[in-house]
Amino acid sequence: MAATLREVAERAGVSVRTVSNVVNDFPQVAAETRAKVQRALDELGYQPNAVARTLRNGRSGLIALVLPELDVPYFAELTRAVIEQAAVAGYTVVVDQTDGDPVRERELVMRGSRAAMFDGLIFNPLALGDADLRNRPSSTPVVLLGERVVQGGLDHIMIDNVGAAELATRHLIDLGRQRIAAIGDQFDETRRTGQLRTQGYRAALQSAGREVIAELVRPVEFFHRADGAAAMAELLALPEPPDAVFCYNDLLALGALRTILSRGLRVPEDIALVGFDDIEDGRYSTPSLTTISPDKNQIAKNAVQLLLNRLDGDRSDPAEISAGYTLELRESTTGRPV
Amino acid sequence: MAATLREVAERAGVSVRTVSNVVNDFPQVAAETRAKVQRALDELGYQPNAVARTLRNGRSGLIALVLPELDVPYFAELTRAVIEQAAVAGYTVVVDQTDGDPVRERELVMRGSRAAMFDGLIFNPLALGDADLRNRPSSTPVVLLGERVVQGGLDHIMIDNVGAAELATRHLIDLGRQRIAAIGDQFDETRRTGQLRTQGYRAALQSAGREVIAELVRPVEFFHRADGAAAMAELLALPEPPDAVFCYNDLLALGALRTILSRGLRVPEDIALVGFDDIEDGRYSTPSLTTISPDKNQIAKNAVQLLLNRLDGDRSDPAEISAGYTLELRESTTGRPV
DNA sequence: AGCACTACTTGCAACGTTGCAAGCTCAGCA
DNA sequence: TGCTGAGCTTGCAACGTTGCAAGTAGTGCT
Repeated sequence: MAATLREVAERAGVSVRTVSNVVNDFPQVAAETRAKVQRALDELGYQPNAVARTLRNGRSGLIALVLPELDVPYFAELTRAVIEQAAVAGYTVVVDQTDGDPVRERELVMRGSRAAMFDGLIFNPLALGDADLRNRPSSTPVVLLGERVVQGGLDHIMIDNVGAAELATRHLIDLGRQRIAAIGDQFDETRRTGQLRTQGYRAALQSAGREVIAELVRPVEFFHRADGAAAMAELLALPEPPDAVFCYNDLLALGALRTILSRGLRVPEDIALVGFDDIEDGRYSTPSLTTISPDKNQIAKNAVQLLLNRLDGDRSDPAEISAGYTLELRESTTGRPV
Repeated sequence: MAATLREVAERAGVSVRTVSNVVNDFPQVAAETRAKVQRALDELGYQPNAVARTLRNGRSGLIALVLPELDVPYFAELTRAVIEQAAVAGYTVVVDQTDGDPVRERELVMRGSRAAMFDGLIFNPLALGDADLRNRPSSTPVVLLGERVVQGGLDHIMIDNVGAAELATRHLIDLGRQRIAAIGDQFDETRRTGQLRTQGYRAALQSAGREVIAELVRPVEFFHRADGAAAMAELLALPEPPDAVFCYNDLLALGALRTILSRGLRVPEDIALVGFDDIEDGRYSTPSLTTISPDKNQIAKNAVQLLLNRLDGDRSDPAEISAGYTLELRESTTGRPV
């Protein structure tokens, strides 16, 4: 097993170089020689050694997608889009999950040790920030996703969180809701998403002449269903519960929905809900979830394109791309179809 | 950037070998030399070249997890478990998505081209079967997951699909349901999961003295929410709709649930539902989903352990491990807590 | 017959790393 | 002074591949 060029060459009675020429389909090989070598290749079940090729050629054909959590549907769906885009260009994508652990992020992205097996990285950081990324010793090109980093000197794709959150909140205002809550605020400096969406939430309320009521803005540790369910329970325990909630992602909204329904309340009649991410779960929940839908395909396409440009030697200034989004109206705010 | 040992050696005025000794913390280096070299390392921002190391050492420290679909929550959750297990042993896991495409599966698993970058593979095949896998030319160890392959001559971890499906169906029988349907049957030879679960479904009905009604066993193309929703619509359109449905995975069940609720029917009062996989979505749906819960941690642990054994040179006969499962009772069959 | 040219094949070196064994320097001791 | 050995450093070779340039043989032309 794991025959090498040399072993094949010995068996076929030709030089290593000639075997390589056959393997790589070089035209300058006599038909007879080619047949002889091919037979030896088949007999030994030769498979080229990818590591040696990579060392020699400087290209592995592998791109790593480094994400916080794969079991968060948004990331799983984004992954699909990235894989499709990269396949078009002949690249294989492998995914790595960091859990936002700074140690793992650093190991994968900063130290060449593991990262250098890949031609490039698409990285959604949670722990690492501007400072870390600026003095990255490795020269493997990186494209950043998400809002964690503001000024990293690297290509960067994000969405306008403030604007999107404002749009979601304004939708609830337009529905005539009076006490609009928010679930997903975050204080930790490594979690900027929550802060930005709170900004948008406040902006929408203020520009509608509404007051921002502190107790209606609930912080969470993670953007998971359990956090949404817990935060919603707190909101329902208030003397004056909300009649609408903007959840900073769909998982929070699905958790909140579960809590609301389990109390016998109705959505949207008693409480309207808006989520963020447009994951598939939200289209099949009952009621289905009104949500901000980021253009995942655009994000993936841009990320892969920027990375490929860098691999082709593009030395231009880092790009900063803001991907599009729309508000998808569904039953959790519009009510069930009759 | 991307300084090499040689460049560091020149700068420090020592040999390449000495720099390597410093980098690898060999004891036999004079303190003064070490300091000098360290300075050069820092100044040049040296990072070891992982590809060259792998070529030299024959180990990359990377394991590939090759799965059909990452945006199927079961796989995403399994991935988390595998990553955790592998991390214990110092291995990094990268995930690759095949979509069950035979070309991609072959490229990743059969041809060494891409696979050989990894020390081992954990592979859940859809397209490749026994015949393909038996004459795999690559010598990278592989552990198989799932039911696609029966006799591949490779380590293999599965669950007892027939028994689990029987348990799920019997639960519905025990609830006194009269017309128990099944969603998820499959005919394609590459999709054995559906066939096995149908076997279990039939076995349960027969051992309870029930007839198997053909029109109540609905086939699907994929195990996705949309397929479940469509199949449920067909069932509801029957002259005598079912009063219980065993869905072959939770996504199908969630799709079916959506259809049922959208018709104004109640779960479980009108129709009881059982799923399979125990994904997080099913715990937060309303009603929450009774489901077969495969022991994902056991699957992951065994898979990683078997693979590591092979990497350590274990040459024993391929293992065939059946992972455990339980039936998780939730609201979709037991009703809401009052 | 001699030469040029085509058609094919080959050896060398290098990608960046590390195991091995040999090398050097110097202190300590007889 | 010469020898031993400890302490440290080094050169060589190899992992498996491919670019480069040079090599060989054979054909056709003059």
